[in-house]
Amino acid sequence: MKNLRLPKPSIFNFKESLWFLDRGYDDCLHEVSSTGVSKLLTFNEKDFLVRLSENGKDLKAEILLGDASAWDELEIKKYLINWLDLDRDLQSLYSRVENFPLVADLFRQYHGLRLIAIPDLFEALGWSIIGQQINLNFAYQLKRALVEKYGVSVTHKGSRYYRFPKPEVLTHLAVSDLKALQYSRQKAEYLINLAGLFINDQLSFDQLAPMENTQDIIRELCKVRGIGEWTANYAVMKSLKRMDCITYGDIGLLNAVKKLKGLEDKPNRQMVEEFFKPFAGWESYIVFYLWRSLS
DNA sequence: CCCCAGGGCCATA
DNA sequence: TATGGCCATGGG
Repeated sequence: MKNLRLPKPSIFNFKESLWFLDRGYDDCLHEVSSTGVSKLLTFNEKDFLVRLSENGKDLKAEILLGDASAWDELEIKKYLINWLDLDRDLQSLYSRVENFPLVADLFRQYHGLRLIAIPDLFEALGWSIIGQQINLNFAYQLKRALVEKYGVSVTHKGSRYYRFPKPEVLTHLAVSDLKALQYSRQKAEYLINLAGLFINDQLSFDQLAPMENTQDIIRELCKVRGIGEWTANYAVMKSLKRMDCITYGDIGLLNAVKKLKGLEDKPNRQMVEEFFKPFAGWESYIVFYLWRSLS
């Protein structure tokens, strides 16, 4: 078994990462304990089970399963840095929020929280389609059913670790297959259609990532059936790691702004735009901290 | 029984 | 362009 070392950046609290990964929801794609998180990763067709924990000034990534070459180790490190957003300089963001007391309070309260990514674009879009409209508990239930039936897994010390199903698998499903897992007809159609776009290379991370303007990417994604403004912004934030995403229409976001500002009702779109204006370029992080503030 | 959940599509006017 | 019904299910 090999250990990799990842230096902790400044303004970072690993406990906040763990908290967000384990907000009382039953996620099937990682396993959180009080000291670390385990996740199944795949590079070059090889599976690696990795456990990430703290080790003094560093983070330690233990490779519990899988024979990693030097090249694989590099990929694993890159993945983890991207996953927990460890290489972003948050100094200017933290300085900027100081001028806005309510938001500054959030950033003090959850100091060192970093945006947690869903690096794979198909997974990010799939998960956000699953989460549309329904409560989060049920959304996690739907994801688990899909992952356990159609995802790959490895077993380690009696526990199974899954990864999200590939579009190659989901594209061959019938709507009835997913309805059997309690998916609505629409969600089933959206997911199967989305998988088709990925295997036909009509949609991919590599096509979208080079695009400079985030709004162009959002516009492109919104052409896809089942992807609207919320889903597109969510996925672009979590996968492409753009920092200027606002998940308009997001019930969690609306409730968080309402709570933060002590409003009677949920804010309308204009109020949300106004709220985010001072934080241009960092909207995604503001959204993330607002989500954090919900429980 | 009602309404609402980290939405989006579609029909109607 | 704007509005309302619909989807599946669980919890309040």
